[in-house]
Parts: sequence; structure tokens; C-alpha cells
Amino acid sequence: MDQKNKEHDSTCHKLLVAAGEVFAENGFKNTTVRDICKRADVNVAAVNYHFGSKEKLYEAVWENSNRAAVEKRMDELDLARTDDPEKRIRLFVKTLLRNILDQNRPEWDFRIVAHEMISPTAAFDIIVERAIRPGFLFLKELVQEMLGEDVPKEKVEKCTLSIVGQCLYYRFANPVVRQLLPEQTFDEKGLEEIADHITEFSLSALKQLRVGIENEEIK
Amino acid sequence: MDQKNKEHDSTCHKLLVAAGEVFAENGFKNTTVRDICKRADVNVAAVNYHFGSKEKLYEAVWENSNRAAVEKRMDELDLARTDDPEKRIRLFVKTLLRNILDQNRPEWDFRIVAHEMISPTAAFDIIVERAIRPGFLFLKELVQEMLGEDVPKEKVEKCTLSIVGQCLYYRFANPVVRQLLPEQTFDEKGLEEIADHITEFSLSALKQLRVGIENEEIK
DNA sequence: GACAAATTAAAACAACTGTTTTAAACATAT
DNA sequence: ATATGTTTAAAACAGTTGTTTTAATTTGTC
Repeated sequence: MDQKNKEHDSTCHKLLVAAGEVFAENGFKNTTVRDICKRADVNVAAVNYHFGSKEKLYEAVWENSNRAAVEKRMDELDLARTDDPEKRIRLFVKTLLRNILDQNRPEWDFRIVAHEMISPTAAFDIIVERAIRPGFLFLKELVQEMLGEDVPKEKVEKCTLSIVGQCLYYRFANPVVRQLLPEQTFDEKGLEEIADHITEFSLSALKQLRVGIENEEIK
Repeated sequence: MDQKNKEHDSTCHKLLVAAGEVFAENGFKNTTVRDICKRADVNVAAVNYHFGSKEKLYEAVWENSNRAAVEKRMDELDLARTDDPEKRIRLFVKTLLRNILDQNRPEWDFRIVAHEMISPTAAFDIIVERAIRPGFLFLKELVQEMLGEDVPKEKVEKCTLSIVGQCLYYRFANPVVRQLLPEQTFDEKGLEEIADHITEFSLSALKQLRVGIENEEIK
């Protein structure tokens, strides 16, 4: 890899863009460097010249695309640090859904994640530590606030997964959702509906769980 | 394909078994017929002789494996038709989790589904209609009972997806869960824990939502 | 046992894979 | 303008892919 990565229309840059799209569509092994180079309008040899191998290009693609997106999302979440946990959970669900379902956003980096879930490559650890765990910890703190400090860690973590699980199902099983709920849209309005529902469902659960915990303490 | 499919140790049968395992491990395109034939201890030409092509073998594998598993699960659910909805939701969550996470069960058919989510093939529609929609409708009825008949269909459906979403996250994002919750096991005990949590979380939510709906009706 | 059909085995096929080689084109500095 | 190092282009490489061909073997039937 060389220095001129960021210049538009440079071979490097064109390769990164094209590779991201094609990897997302077909996964790593299913993608050919010829496909990538054709879309990038670049010679086949360019991949190995600039990146060394198909595998290193894959890593560069992820490295390049994901960092900015993740940082931006965490910034959005941090903005509301003063709000009460309930409002911040609502915000969390909304930004997460927007991140994974917004149709204007190129979805290819998330599809790479989906491929990694089935057959992890070397990129998997990076993905979890940089793109997933920070959000998980953020939400976990909020859930802890909602449930109280005396709730065991395992319970808090499972509740956290319950919330993100609801959200991510719409992404992982998107084709299924579309077939099961044909009237559900995924435009701005549809996204809002889904986010509102998941928030309401989850906050209801957390409040009810809190009641149960308090009753146990009294008893 | 021929008539002797079901005879054990027949080439056909050995191919179906081996193909199921390998397809699940690597997805369709990532799997080679030579891998399959090596595992089946069968000549390479056998795939095309008995099934016509790699693609038709793929379809046969799914067709063959899935029907029995789905029917068995629906039977398990039907057994408890007399119980109250709360108990039946608990049972639903447990059988679903057991189905998708039980380590004794070969997981390959579920991994095929995961591949279909990313890049659907012709098998996708069959999967949804036979393996997914029946369970969805079953749970949707129970949720309807919990929330009352006057709740709009869209709300009931979203609640239903919230429950299955929590469950399926443990499958779709399994490697992530293992990294995020390293202490969580997936043996019988661990499965029970997860099932209990999801049931408790979901029933809490449904009850609380019901309260909200009743308050609105009074007002 | 003999004959026909179904099945298996080995080898070859053409197409495609990631990568390398070779040479041409380009830029830049002297 | 010449020389230098960098980037691109075309062709070829070795290995793998799904599939087909050909021949050998097994199976079933009389």
C-alpha cells in the first residue's frame, strides 16, 4: 500500500471503493480480484501491486471504511450524555437502527460483518473490538442504570443483548422480515416505527423487571 | 436423483449427508464438490450423475434435511396447546433456542439459512414458508392473546419479531456473543439460562404494554 | 452364466482462480 | 533531454473449479 490512498481517482482509492462493494455482495472467498478490478476500471495486477494480496486488500477495505463510521456513531451517542437513561436508550436504538438499515447509507460494510459471522476471517476480532463492543458497553451502562446497581452483571448483559438482538434481527434476517411483514417499509418513517416499537418494548421490559427486583428485595 | 436415496450407505445418501455438512461450513459457492465427495468417500462424478449438478444437490440437501426438523418442532409446540399463553410462549422460546443452539444437533441447516439471508438463492422462499412462517404465526397468536384482541396487527407482529429477534441474535451473531459474554456457556444449562431470560424479558414487556393499552382505553 | 442396464472410477476438459512476470508508460529530478 | 524510480498494462503461470467423457465394474433379470 502506498501514500496516495486518499486521492480520488487514484488506483488505490478506486480499488478500495470497488472492493468494499464487491466483498459485501459476495463475501471474501466468493469475490474475485477480477470482479473488483473490472468495477474499479483498473488492471488485475493492481491489487497485488498496491496491496500485496487479495487478503490484505480485504483488511484494508475494512480498516478504511469502518473506523470513521463507528467514531461518528459513538459521537452521536455521546452528545446526549446528560439525558436520563431512558432517553438515551431511545437514542441508542435509533442510531443503531439507522446505522444498519438506512437505505441511503451504503450497507456493504455491514454485509461484510454478516459474512464474518458465518465464516470468520482474521478481521473478525478487529470488528468486534472496534465496531461492536463499544456500543455494547455504552448500552450496558444504561441498562445498569435502569435496573439498579444491585442487579447481577449477567442479567444486565443479557438484557443488553435482548435490546441489540431486536435491532439486529431486522438486519440479519432482513429478507425474512420483508416477506413476513410485507407492509413494513424501511424508509425514514418505517425506521422510526421500528425504533419506537423496540424502545417501547425494551423499556417496558426493563421497568417491569425493576419492579420484580424491588419486590424481591422487600420480601 | 434416483429411488435409492434413503438406503443407508448408498452413494446418494452418503452424498446428501456429506454435502449438508460441507455446505453448512462453507456456504454454497465456497464449497467444492471435491470436498463433498472426499467426505462422502465417493467419486467426484457421483454428484453430477446422481443429482445433475452441484446446485441441484444443494437444493436436495435442504429439501431432505429441513422438513423433518420443522415438523418435529411444530409437533412439540402443539403438544402444549391447552396451556395458557404465558406458558406456551415460554415453551416456544425454549424449543426455538434449543433448535438453533443445541450443540448436539448438527447446525449446518441453520448456517445455510444464514447464507440465504446474505445472498438468497431459489431456496429462500421455501425456507421462509416452511421453516419460518409457521413458527411466526404460532407465536403471533400467543402474543395476540397476551395483548388482547383490540391491539393493532402491526403492534402484535412487531412484538412477535422482538421475541424471535432476541433468540435468533444468539445464532446469527453467535461468534460475537461468545466474545462479548465469554462466561456464557451453550450447554443444556446455558441454554436454559438464555431461554429463561428471554422469556422473562419478553413477558415483562408484554405485560407492561398491556397495562399501557388498558390505561389508554380508560382515558 | 449371459446379457442389458445402472452405477462407479479415473482421466481429461474447459473455464476460472490469485498471483507473477515482463515490458511499456509515466512522472520527476538533474 | 536523459536517467531514475513509480505505476500501469498485457500476457502468462500454476492451481482449482464444475462438469464430461470414457471405460470398468456392479447389479438385476432371464
